[in-house]
Amino acid sequence: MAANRISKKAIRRESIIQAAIEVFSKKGFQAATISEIAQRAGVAEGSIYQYFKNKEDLFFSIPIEETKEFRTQLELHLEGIFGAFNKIRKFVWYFLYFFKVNPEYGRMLMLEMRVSKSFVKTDTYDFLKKSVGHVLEIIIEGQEEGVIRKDTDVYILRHLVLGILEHIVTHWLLKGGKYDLLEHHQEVSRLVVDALRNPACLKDVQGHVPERTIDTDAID
Amino acid sequence: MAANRISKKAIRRESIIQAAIEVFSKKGFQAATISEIAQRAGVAEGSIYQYFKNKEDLFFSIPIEETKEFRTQLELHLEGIFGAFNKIRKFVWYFLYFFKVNPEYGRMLMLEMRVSKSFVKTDTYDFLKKSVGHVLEIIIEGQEEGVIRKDTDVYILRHLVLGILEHIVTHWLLKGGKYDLLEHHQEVSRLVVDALRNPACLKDVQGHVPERTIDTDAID
DNA sequence: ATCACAAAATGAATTATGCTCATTATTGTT
DNA sequence: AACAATAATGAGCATAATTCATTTTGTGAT
Repeated sequence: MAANRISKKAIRRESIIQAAIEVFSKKGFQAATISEIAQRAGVAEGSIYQYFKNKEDLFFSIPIEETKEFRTQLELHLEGIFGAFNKIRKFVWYFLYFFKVNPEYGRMLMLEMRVSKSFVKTDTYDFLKKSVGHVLEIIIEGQEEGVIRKDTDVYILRHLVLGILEHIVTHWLLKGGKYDLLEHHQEVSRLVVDALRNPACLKDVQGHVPERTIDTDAID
Repeated sequence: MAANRISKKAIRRESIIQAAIEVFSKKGFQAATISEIAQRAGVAEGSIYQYFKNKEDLFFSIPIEETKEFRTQLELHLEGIFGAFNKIRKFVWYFLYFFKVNPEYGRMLMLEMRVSKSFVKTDTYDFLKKSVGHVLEIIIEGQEEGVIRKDTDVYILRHLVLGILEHIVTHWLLKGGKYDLLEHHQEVSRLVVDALRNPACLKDVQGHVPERTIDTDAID
């Protein structure tokens, strides 16, 4: 049967990826060797090149499954939540939760891939961007609801949300995961929501534009 | 004279670093070769190892000077500015301006070094952290002034400021510097300042806590 | 100026590792 | 069983970082 062949191939490929995850996440891209990955996977060095173009291709193939997982779980977690801000809060929580639970994946993705010019050209990156880019839709939804500010470019709002989250996760990873990543998630949510909030909402409720500057806070 | 010797060494070291900047920023860490760096610097391959422990050590030695420049210029730009928010605005502008003017440095620092576990152990990283960490002082100053919120951990506030800025710069670098990095600096400043602003300030001015939620924005 | 010594520079040799490819083994089909 | 197609193998190649024995250069004393 041809199907048998195919599934055997798939299994072998999977075992190489598993070995690669172990070795790459322990040693990093540079220090990891094909030889060690092959050994762990129980295949010859040469065999790896039957499944992957080269070392980088193997490395970049790792996140696909986990990224799919990130996306489907995220959608599940957002299911049944109404209101842009409630979704943002959940997104913040889920983002931190996901990396708390998958730190090796985080290490590879945040510290090595996200930042590589060749990774950016990858299909995986596209997929990842779409998954994480879900915030953009939430932001636009919030603008339509009228709760999220329209005076700022949506992409900048997205930079704010992803920027603070990625910075927090990166910092946590570089510190070797010493503290609880979810520790401050409520503070982070509140901060992000406050930042995105349409200042005009305050006006509407109170009937006038709130005074927002004090002495030392004039631009010139 | 021994002094003569020493300065000659320093000059040679400098010329190696200059060559390294050219080659690393053109090719990235991985693809750059010691051989090419040596050629450009006009020294033998072996000589490089008289000045630097290895390729990575050479790479990490690059940012020291430029980071010093970042720091002294930043202090100059902040000179004479009063009020935490005005300082934050200037910081936002300067951060973006610096990387707009030094994109090769940005590429190496943001995309290759910042993210390396071994770089984090470096003296250069300490120095860099202190320079950028200047925001922390500004944030604390703002809290003492009463304009910056005290309900959120200062480190999270710093994550917000550095997170959005680094995210913007990283995005810009990965897009190959196609657009003007300073384009949205005012929007970014406003957003950041609004996020940091003490919500109680609004209360003080208006005599009551502003109603900040509408139907769809309840937590439960 | 010459010599002795130390410091620095050199590049050929070593080593490590990603990757290729000719060969061998396995699987599926008739 | 014979054949063909597909997959696995690992020795060998190429590249590039690093080492080290040797040579060159600089310094101070005679």
